[in-house]
Amino acid sequence: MDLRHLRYFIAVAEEQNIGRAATRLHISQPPLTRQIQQLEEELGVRLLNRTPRGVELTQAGALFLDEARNIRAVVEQATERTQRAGQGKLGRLDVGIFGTAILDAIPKLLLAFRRSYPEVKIVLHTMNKGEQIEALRQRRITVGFNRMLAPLPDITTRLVANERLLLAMSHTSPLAAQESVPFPALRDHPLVLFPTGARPNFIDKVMTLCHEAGFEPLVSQEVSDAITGVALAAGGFGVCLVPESTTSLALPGVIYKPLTGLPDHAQVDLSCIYRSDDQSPILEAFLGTIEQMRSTLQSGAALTE
Amino acid sequence: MDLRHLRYFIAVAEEQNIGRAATRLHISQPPLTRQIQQLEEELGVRLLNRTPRGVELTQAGALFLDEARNIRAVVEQATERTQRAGQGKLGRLDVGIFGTAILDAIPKLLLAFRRSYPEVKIVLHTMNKGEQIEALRQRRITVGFNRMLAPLPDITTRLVANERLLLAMSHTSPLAAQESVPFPALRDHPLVLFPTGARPNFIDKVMTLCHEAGFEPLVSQEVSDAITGVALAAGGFGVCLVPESTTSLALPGVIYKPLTGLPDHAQVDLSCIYRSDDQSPILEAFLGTIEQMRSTLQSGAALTE
DNA sequence: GATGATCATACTTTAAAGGTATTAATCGGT
DNA sequence: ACCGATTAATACCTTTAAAGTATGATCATC
Repeated sequence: MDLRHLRYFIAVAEEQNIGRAATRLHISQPPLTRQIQQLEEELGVRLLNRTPRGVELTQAGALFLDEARNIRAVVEQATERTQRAGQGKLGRLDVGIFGTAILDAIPKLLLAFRRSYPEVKIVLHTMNKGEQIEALRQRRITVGFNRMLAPLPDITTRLVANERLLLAMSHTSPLAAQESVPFPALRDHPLVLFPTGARPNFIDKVMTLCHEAGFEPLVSQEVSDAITGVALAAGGFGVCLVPESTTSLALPGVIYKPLTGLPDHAQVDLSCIYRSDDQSPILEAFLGTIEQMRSTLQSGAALTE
Repeated sequence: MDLRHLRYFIAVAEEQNIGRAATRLHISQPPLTRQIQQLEEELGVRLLNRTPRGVELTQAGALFLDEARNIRAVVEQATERTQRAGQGKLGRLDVGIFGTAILDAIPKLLLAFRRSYPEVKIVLHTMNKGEQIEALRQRRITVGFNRMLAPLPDITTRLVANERLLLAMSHTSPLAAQESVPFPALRDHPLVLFPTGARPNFIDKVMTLCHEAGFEPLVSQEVSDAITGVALAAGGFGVCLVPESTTSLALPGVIYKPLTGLPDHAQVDLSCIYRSDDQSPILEAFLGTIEQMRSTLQSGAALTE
């Protein structure tokens, strides 16, 4: 049996007349007669009673007509859904994010994407840099978000946002009186550094900046993540360099100050990563959304709302 | 798109390999490749990613696989239901019955049919003889039940049961003392006759029997149906000839007596009628059930349970 | 870099759907 | 009661499309 048989049978049943149905189907009458006979033979069921002025459905034929219309509808819906999936409008997007950096830019981006593609289910997975790479390769996620990524041949990196560095400290810190802090002034202050994850990491970056400014930092403590770092800074362990978006973390007793005298490359990136050979339309759609959000997500803008 | 495309796609998706799927489908690999390409082209959607060691589903492909399996199941179910309908096992049987004669034999028959064909919905329509003929011609019913039918060219009649005649009377009637009543004795007793419907009817039959026995009956009253006739007999209007199954009507004060001295053709028939050109499998099935019940439904047996 | 596996392409064969002409059956109208 | 119109069925031919065979292109693995 074939969808053609169903289409033909529906026409015949609706016209109650094989000749008219043939006209409607843009074929001639004899092949239609044969197709219907074939259908009946294959089912082993008499679907039509032939009369001198047309045909009429048997009881089985009437039931089959219902079934045929239902099948037609199911097929149409399947086609339509598949096409939407093929256009990236329907499906699922697994996103790898890392704990504390998922502030500001990423929610904005995901919200914009969800507005444009409401039928794509976004599934978030919290994982660190190495886990994201691994998950991308195993197709467990389609995109990841991270900072300071070393280039890899099979993973494409795309900058989403750049953020300035700020200094987090306790409100009792001697630096708290100033409106802004010149970077070289940090030479005399113990630093809380994070994260202690896979290299290259933010600690490496801070160390490099200090060396470029001509001093060896006083390392008070190295911790695993931003929350811990800011918490220790608030507790007076030292000052802590953080990306601007971290200011969303309003821990009690902590204040943030801008830094002066930093080079341009002192900004810290937030990047999106995905498999270089991934051609899925949902990824295309997501990258398109990033492109549209480009200006909104760049440095500074991240704090405007 | 074609059911073949779906079958092929399911095989390819399950094997993750076009060559193996082709083997499973008993075709060679190139036409399978082409059919899949055709399917993708028609949908406008990439369903598979080709790799050097086979194929893997895209997200749209995975969705389409689900849809395809669903369509396959729907088609299978439609086929199966249609076939059952074609065998008379699924569907509906509209039956015309007439009020008071629907005693004993017809319920037994319908119960037996329902046991054999539980998925056929039996719909009962109460209508008299003329209405049944009309309804048969208009296909509003498939079978009717009635008595004393004149033969018609487009309607086939089939005897279902024969019943003896009994005499209904008040327990105060002078005939009530006897164990049985010789038919000619009715010459001296007023008769209640029924029904006053389309000819030929039961009244005609009783008149004929009386004439054959050599007397003109004393007609006390003609009424429209058996219940009324038996009720009048119970009230002393006279005696009333009834088919044996009417004894199911146990009205207060009424007693039934057998008759002697009646010819064989004095039995009254219960017949099933249907359109002579009706070939519906459900009708076939119903007639088959009547055939099986033949012995059970014949005269006498109607009162044994 | 050779080998084996896999999908894609080119070309031929085969099967099946579609077309034309005609027949058979039935109904309505004269 | 016959004739024409209408309808489905059949016979035969044409065209389309699916399946087969042979071969090429690509990539992973040893």
